[in-house]
Amino acid sequence: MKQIEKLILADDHTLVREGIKTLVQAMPEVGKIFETGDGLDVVNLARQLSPTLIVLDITLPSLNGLEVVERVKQQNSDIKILMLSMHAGPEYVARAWKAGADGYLIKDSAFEELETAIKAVMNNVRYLSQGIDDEVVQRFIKEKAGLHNELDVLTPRQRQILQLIAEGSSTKDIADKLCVSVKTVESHRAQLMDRLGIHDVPGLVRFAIRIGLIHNES
Amino acid sequence: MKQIEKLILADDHTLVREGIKTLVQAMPEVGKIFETGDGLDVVNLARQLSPTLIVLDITLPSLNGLEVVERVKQQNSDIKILMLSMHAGPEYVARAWKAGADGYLIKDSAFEELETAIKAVMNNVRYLSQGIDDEVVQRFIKEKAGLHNELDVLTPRQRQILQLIAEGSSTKDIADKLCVSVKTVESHRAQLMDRLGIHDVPGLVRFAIRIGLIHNES
DNA sequence: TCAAAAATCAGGGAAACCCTGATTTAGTCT
DNA sequence: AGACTAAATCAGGGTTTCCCTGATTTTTGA
Repeated sequence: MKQIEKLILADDHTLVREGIKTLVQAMPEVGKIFETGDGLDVVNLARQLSPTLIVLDITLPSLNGLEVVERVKQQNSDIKILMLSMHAGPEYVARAWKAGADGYLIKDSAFEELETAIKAVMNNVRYLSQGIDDEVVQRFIKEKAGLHNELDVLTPRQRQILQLIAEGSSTKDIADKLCVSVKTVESHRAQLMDRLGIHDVPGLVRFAIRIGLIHNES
Repeated sequence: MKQIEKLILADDHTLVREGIKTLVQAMPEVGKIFETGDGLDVVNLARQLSPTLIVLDITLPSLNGLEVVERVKQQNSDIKILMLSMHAGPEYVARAWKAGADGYLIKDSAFEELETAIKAVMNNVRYLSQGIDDEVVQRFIKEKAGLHNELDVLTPRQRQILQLIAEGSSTKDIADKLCVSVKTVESHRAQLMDRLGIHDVPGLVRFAIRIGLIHNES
């Protein structure tokens, strides 16, 4: 495989970063490793060093990982970028994809997968972490092209029903409220779950809170 | 230093866990390392192995790290426990302290600090991560000694089942995981819903997020 | 205008939900 | 020690939701 002369490793948790560093160091292809826990630093380092590959956590201080990707790729699109994230949801994957990432790996993965992902990315093959439904993501990307709200994958009706579910309404309540049959509501629910790649009600609630569809005072 | 014959390493993200594992392996005092990403597994492993030390992430599926500490310490208080967390807030530290943890380390720390923390804990010295104001924590513990957490209306079992529900486990999944009948789980759910005055699953999820039983950050 | 997407609905089996119970164990109070 | 209380376990049985595979009508976009 192509040699990775310079690699930037970015993760805001030092301990986690050092851990992954030792894992990566075990790969013979990898040369120098530069590390940081700050988003802006990554952009600056990338400009100065022109690294071969960047392994990048999504959650970063100063500048979000997704924005880091955009800037780095704009400066030098030859730099390969492998995203690292805790989240497997299509909304995150799609955003990373759209920002220009070459690979997306969830932190649940094993070291072997990290190795595989790096090799894939270095060979110009986009890598998607195991356990992520590619079709859902693709549809997400397609429908969302140019849009900023993750809710835009849903139809207005689906959005409305998602909100009612998350607010605690039962299927029957929703049916009554919208003056449609229970079956219709069930159909919408199944449909929107599919599109979001979330297949349980608690997951829907967490999603709705995360994107601000419903509120959760604390 | 005393030899650490058996060490259990618990973190829900495999990649992070493997990374920290290689770091810990570099310490000559450390012998066998067992790892898992599930809270209940830690409790079971601890009972069967009687490890010298457990390095434990707070955020764990199935059973919260804090409750893991309580159970493990109850079974065998000789087992040292070093908590690992992303949060430096006194509320987290105080809860860990109260649960019986021997050390508290934030993931921002460097490897040297992990080493220092492990050594301190093994010498019966409580270790607190750098950057945490011990006085604030002490005052927190003192003032909130009664810790009128809203969770206190629930029994441990109910708390655990609430967490599993909020994480998205179905009733059957929970029953299997806890080795009880579906009916028992239903009974607990009804009971805890009654006590919280929340009568739908979405409401439980919102509650769990609000009080920090589960996490939902982006 | 024509095809795709959205919105509506059905049947049927499995699972979850919700009520009213019961039993066993463990801790508390007097 | 006996009585009381809380916790954890489970059952029966009726209602509702869940999930699958469908279908029809309306709307919309190219």
